[in-house]
Amino acid sequence: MRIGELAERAGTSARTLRYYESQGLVRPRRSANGYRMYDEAELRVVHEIRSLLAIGFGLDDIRPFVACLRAGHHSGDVCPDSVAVLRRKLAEVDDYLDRLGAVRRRLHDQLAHAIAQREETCLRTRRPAD
Amino acid sequence: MRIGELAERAGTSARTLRYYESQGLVRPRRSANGYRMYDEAELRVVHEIRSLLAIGFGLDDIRPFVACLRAGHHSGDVCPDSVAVLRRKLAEVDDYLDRLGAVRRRLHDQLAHAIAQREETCLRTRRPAD
DNA sequence: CTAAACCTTGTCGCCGACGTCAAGGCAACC
DNA sequence: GGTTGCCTTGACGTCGGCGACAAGGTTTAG
Repeated sequence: MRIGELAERAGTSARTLRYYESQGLVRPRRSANGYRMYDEAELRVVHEIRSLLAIGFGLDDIRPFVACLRAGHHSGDVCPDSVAVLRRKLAEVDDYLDRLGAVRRRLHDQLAHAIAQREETCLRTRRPAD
Repeated sequence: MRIGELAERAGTSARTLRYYESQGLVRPRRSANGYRMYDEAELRVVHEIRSLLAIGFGLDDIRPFVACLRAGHHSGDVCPDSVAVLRRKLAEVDDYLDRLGAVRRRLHDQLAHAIAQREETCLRTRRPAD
């Protein structure tokens, strides 16, 4: 299939597919007139890329998964390099969850404090000489 | 004080302070020779900015807090606009925590699956005709 | 006098995953 | 043969919070 069809079937754009190619992630054949030609396997590769991008991976992190698929494995995550990336990403996510949790607590406290202050000000305003 | 001293006291750079000024967050007076002159109140403003940036706010989100401080409040978060931003950010963080938690579960499952697959492959390799 | 250490404005660079033209070639249909 | 719609490469724009550099003015110390 040509780039337009692949883009539509993968739910993305032709520009995006050319970008993936420039990053070495997708490798289409070329037809006689220079058009990029993709097979079904490339569709699966693009799906893998999109799926991993969606959960916060960068293209560099995704490279091992694509290589794993291209090596003939039915899943992109069974190869050692992919597993290593998964472990690292899990650790990163855990770390980020911790920090985001701390941010949440701080936001919550700050909000509670601000509202308490506003109520106090309101009381003083309503009874200035209480 | 001049920009260099403020930068050092606020733990940042002169470039950063000029950038905040270009975004309308800091407003120094100018001395006769054109140098930016800051007072203590501006140091507190910069501290507020840095503190909020550190927990993931953008400069646009921070603007109401600075305005609140500049309006004479002892804390930047007691004004209605600031409270509104705090509420919105808390909601955003909660949302992000949810999605990140989902990502974590997915990563965890994917990792468990990949390892299970590898062990299975390993067993088949050690006992090809079992 | 000069060097050092400040300051000024202006401009370009960075990161990452693309969007968005521009200018042209190729294919198919009426 | 003209129009439409696909495709090609190339290059610049986006977002945010600055870093880094250039080319110059100011002030202070020796």
